[in-house]
Amino acid sequence: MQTHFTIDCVIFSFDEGQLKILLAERNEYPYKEWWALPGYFVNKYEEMEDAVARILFEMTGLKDIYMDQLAAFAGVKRHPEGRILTVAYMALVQMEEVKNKIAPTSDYMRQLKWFPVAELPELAFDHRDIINLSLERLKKSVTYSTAPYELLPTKFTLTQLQQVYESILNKKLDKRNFRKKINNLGYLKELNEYQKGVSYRAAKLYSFDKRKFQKQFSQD
Amino acid sequence: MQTHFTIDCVIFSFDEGQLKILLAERNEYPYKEWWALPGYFVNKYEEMEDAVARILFEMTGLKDIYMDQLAAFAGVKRHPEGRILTVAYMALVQMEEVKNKIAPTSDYMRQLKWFPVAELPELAFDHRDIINLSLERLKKSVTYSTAPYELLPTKFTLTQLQQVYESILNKKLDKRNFRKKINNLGYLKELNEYQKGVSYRAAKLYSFDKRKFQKQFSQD
DNA sequence: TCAAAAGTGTTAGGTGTACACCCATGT
DNA sequence: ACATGGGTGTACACCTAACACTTTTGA
Repeated sequence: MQTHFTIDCVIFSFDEGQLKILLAERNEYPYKEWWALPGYFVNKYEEMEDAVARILFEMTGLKDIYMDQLAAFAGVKRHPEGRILTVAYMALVQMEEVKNKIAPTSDYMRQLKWFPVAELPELAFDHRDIINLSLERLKKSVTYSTAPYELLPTKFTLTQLQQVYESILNKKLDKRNFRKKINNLGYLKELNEYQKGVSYRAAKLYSFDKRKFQKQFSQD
Repeated sequence: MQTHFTIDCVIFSFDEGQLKILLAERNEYPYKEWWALPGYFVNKYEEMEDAVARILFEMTGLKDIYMDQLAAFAGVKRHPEGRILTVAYMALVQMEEVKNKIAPTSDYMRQLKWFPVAELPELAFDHRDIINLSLERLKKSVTYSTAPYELLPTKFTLTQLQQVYESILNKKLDKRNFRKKINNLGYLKELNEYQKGVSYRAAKLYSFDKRKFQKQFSQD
């Protein structure tokens, strides 16, 4: 038996203290003018990961993006025209790098827009389920993956990092406890640089040492 | 674009103190006479989960089995005849219930056999990758899923439970620490029954209270 | 001088880990 | 009586969670 085969991407970013997801307004039936996850058919001789990278590049202008397979969704009734199997991925991008690079339109979508996760519109197909799963996955992985640092610029403040944690975990964290924990991680580098352009005391900047991170997690 | 679409199952059980996987010897090309994960094509109007349940029933004679989607594998080169997308599932069964129910043969497989995870033969396709992923997943979920109890009979000793943990985590655990932790779980019920037919002091039997378990994990 | 966010320690309770011996049972 | 696994406690290190004030800076 054969099935149509697409990939869909939950593209996360962090901006204005909020976790956001990039959605596309469809320009095709079914669900014309509905918001949906960016995604498209996989080409015959194309690897899934390459299809995801291709679509991410079309959407954001970025290459070498962090991506992770979520699950396959293949409900017989998820598409009115019959089964279309989709493999969902989540991707994490830095908002600074993406801004003004978002591809505006194409024949099959009218516009792309970032939505805070708390303010998502109604979505086409089962895309809401896919997003819910991705949020779960992100939560579980926040402490033992590079996810927070994929969402942040290379130099960031501890407050920004805390906001990323808070927006992913969807709860407030205690500042002192957070900083104590962060200090014990061993893979953050305290820089001798400070925030600029703020009208209050400038915060120290930190960077993420991916090599040290991987060393720690390769022992288990 | 369309693709062939199958499901494959990593079926785990626990027996003789070891974690085991059910494998099928193929009777078809490619990989004829190789060991492979049980799996087959999904029918046109069949939900994936139903296909998994169907195949599990054919293989083990059991219904209502614990199953969990692992991931989609869709490499262009994974099958010599072109892309066949497979969605891998893991399933957990109790060996006692399965014994003597295993379907012996069919036109596409010669035999089914349980292999300890430490003694797996060379496998067809990318099935070794699928198993490796399932082992990882099982490890991660052992403390916060019902997995250990799916593998055990309804009444079990703490030593059996510890062996399940050890075989999943692939390391020895300290008996006293393990029992202390288990005592704090809150969803195990100490029965007033004891092991029978052993030539040494009989161990107390315990059972798993699924309702209490779910209550605990629904608060997060 | 004010507004805004940066930065900083201590305590108490709970959890993880290391470690060795006696007990009950069937043969 | 012996072989086999069942069952038990303590001490230390570490992590978690609760909690409030002073400092720095730019406007």
